[in-house]
Amino acid sequence: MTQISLSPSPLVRKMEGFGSLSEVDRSVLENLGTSTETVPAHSDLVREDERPRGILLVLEGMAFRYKMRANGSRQIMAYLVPGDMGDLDVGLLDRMDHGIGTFSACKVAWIRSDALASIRENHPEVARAIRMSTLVDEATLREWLLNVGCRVAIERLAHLFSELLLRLQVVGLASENSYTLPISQGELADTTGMSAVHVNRSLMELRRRGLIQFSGKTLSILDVPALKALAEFKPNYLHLGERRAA
Amino acid sequence: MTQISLSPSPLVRKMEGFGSLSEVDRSVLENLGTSTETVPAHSDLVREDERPRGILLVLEGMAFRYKMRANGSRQIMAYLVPGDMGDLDVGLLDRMDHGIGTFSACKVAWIRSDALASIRENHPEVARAIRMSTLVDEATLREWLLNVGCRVAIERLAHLFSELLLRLQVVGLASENSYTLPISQGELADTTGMSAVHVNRSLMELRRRGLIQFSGKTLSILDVPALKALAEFKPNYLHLGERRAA
DNA sequence: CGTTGCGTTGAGAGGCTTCAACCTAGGTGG
DNA sequence: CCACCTAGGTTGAAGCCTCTCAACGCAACG
Repeated sequence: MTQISLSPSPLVRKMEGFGSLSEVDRSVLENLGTSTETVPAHSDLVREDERPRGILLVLEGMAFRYKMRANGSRQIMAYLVPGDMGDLDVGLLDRMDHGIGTFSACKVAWIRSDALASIRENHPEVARAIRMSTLVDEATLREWLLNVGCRVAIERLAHLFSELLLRLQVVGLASENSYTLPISQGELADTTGMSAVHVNRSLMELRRRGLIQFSGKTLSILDVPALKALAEFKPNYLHLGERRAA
Repeated sequence: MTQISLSPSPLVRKMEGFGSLSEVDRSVLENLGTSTETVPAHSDLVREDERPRGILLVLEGMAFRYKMRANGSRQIMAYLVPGDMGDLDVGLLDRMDHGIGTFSACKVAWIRSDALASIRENHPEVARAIRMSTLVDEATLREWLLNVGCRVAIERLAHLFSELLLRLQVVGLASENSYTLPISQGELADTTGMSAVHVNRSLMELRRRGLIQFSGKTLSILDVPALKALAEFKPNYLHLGERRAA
């Protein structure tokens, strides 16, 4: 029995940006998130050095990939928002080389690799969209490296906020200029390669300039064009709405 | 006519680390690099915003992925050494979101996507190894993000040098403790997110500590364990010699 | 009502950057 | 064959961005 919801799930919304899907395609995607699991905030979905257990799909909440150093410092290397998946081929690996943790409580599904194999065979358009989203994940990682390597503190935050605005809009979780960001300043620090104190000061500078408002867990961008300009945000790497001619 | 060389190519050496290949498998890989092209140093193999032209395979020389900022600063996001390939599914994209340039003169091949499709069908073990090497590329990118986000200058360089030692040893291009590194200090700066001046000072500090010798284009690591310790180098993300039980 | 996590603020220190000059080596042209 | 030229390496000095340490306030929670 295929499940068809009236409002499409984040996964479907995202994948539809990467190709035109049939009704069947959409229901295939909806059913990937059938057997779910709910995980509290600030817990580990996957630990480093563990054996991979399947392909993660985030349905609700916000999670992140990370790595720890021996001295206790942490680098967050990706945000996983609803509709985002882990690596398709992660089963090929013996051990995880990084962990995945939750910012907020998350509803997730573990996709079995035979389910994916069946998609590859029977639903090529879905498989194509999934491969494309993997490319985007990698491109995002490259952009994050540029962010930490080339931009100063205030620009890093501006870029992160601009990227999340777009990504969350795609899956229907952001309004025109605001979204829920269940993340502490310390976590922003581990994301952007700076100290928590300096994140605080940079956030205040963004507020002082009238660019954002960030109280509680809601981020409102008061001047979207200005924030994007400050970040020098060029969204091409997200490859939104691209449908290759060939 | 399949070509079988006595000493395996870097590509074969690398892929053999990811699974046991048959004689046929090896010759399939060797033949991927059949129609080659030679490109001078300091030129572009691929430019940002260009349409992708195929899957790049580096046979000789050293290349890099990069992105530019409007102010002229550059972030290098990956090194491509012999045996490294570009993204398999890059053909799905409309436009490149980054460029690829050469450090030194390079011999490269452009793999057509139908050649890969044929591999996927007829040589599953090869396809598996290639997918695994893609996973490693992504893991390396994550490690680079940690490098720039968490480590201080001298550690960043130590980590980069340690990683390259291992990667070049795998493809038979490094001795136990040295290899050819055709890279200027300015390029190291764009790699590690620091200024060229500070790269210079950090290199001198590494020399002063008796850890490296870097004259001309040859890098010699005088104390490999010490350099790895300084970098806190944990090579698990390269997934060398892993062969998944299943 | 104490505890705890998180945001805020101050002060001092240090890593890194920028600007600038100088040097060396390798390549080019006269 | 040598003068010139250019790219890259080296060095000094000044300053700023960011870090660390530390204290304090506040709200949520048991």
